[in-house]
Amino acid sequence: MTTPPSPGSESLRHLPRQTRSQERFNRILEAAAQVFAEVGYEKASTEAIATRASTSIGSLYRFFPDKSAILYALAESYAEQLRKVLAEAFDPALSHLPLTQVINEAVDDFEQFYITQPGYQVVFAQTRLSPDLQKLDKRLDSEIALHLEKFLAARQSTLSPEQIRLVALISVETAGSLQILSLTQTEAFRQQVMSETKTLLTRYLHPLFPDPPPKP
Amino acid sequence: MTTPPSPGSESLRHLPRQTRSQERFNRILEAAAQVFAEVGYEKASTEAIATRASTSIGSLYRFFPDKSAILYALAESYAEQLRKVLAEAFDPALSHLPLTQVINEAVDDFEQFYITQPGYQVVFAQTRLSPDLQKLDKRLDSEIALHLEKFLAARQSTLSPEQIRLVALISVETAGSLQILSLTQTEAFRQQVMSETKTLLTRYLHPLFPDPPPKP
DNA sequence: TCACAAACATGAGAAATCCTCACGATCTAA
DNA sequence: TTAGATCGTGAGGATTTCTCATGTTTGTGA
Repeated sequence: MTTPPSPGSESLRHLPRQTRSQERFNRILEAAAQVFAEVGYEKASTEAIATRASTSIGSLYRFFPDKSAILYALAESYAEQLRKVLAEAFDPALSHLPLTQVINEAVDDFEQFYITQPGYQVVFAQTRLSPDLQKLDKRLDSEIALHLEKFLAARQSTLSPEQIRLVALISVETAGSLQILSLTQTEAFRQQVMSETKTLLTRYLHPLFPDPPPKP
Repeated sequence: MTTPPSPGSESLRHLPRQTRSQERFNRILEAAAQVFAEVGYEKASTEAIATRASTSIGSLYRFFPDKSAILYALAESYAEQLRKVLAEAFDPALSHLPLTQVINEAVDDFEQFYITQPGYQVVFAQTRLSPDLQKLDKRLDSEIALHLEKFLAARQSTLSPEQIRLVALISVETAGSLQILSLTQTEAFRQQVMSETKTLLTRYLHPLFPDPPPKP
């Protein structure tokens, strides 16, 4: 949210150079996250976002070429955070731990991120809005899968690198969709689904990546 | 597509009574499916849909209270078809077959539906557009899960009915999301993902629902 | 067959929304 | 301090969703 605009981004019309407009830019992003979370992407008017950010519609369009670019910038920010969280969870240095334990903790971290970032759900619910957003989402999944891949590769396995890559991608995708499912109902339901997610992933992965023997 | 408007639908402004307007209604739905598939929901203008259906914008709004109601009506039609397909795949009369076989065939049927109905992907990509659509999607998943539930319950298992329900829902959700993943890249990738989906589901379900002994 | 009412079809235009741009304000470097 | 670059503004142009007054078509009872 308070992340400065990433230099390589193609989605911004104009990078703010003065600190004044840097702050304005951040205010717009924060306001957009709020308004999107409150009324959804479709019903969030650019006027409302600008007003919430205490600025004018013209300033908003100074930074963003169109409405969907605001969503994209938000998505980039969330993606970066989530990538960091799961890179730690799948640190290959942890590969001596039991697989179940690592899975459980990764799923918990994932869940925690979803819960603490209310805007994330809205942004990624709109994933299929534009090809750009689709690509961003796909890239995020694939990057998370890459971390899992490296973690899994650090274990002895008969699988080829390509097979490991596929298995990692499937695991990430599955965990993600079950995460979303878990948020649709009551708290009790959520806990059941998360617990079942861990079971499912363990049953899927364990036959392929047996736990290493305890250190001598 | 050629389905008559379901009598219980809340999303229609006006049910057509004369056959003339019945046909017009169907033409609008077909046109909408085409235009949505071509340019996506957002960029599909109601004007373009009406023109494609060889009618006027007024006629369109005679039937549908707003643009999203068209999407909803389409979604209802697809949901009905998909429900039917999977009800057959999980016919409890098949519960004497090996679990793997039934899973494989259900996944194949699911895939076939996705591939043969180009509009389906677009419609359900917009699932989070409105609360109504979200509910419809959730209900569909839950109904498919109910079929699977009945199928699984016909096998001996130590699980409680509630546990079976949860397991069924998780399975359906997982298969659905992996289905979508499978369609994002090449044909070879799709086949790998579908094959892995079957493996994952089998590993998850088999410990809970062992195959029945062969008939004496 | 004809007259009448109910159902239906139409498209101009109201309302809402996205986005532009000309102008004025502010900042920075020399 | 001042010239030039950067920035902020909001009226209004362009587009899209949706309404409704008006005219047309259809079914029915005499």
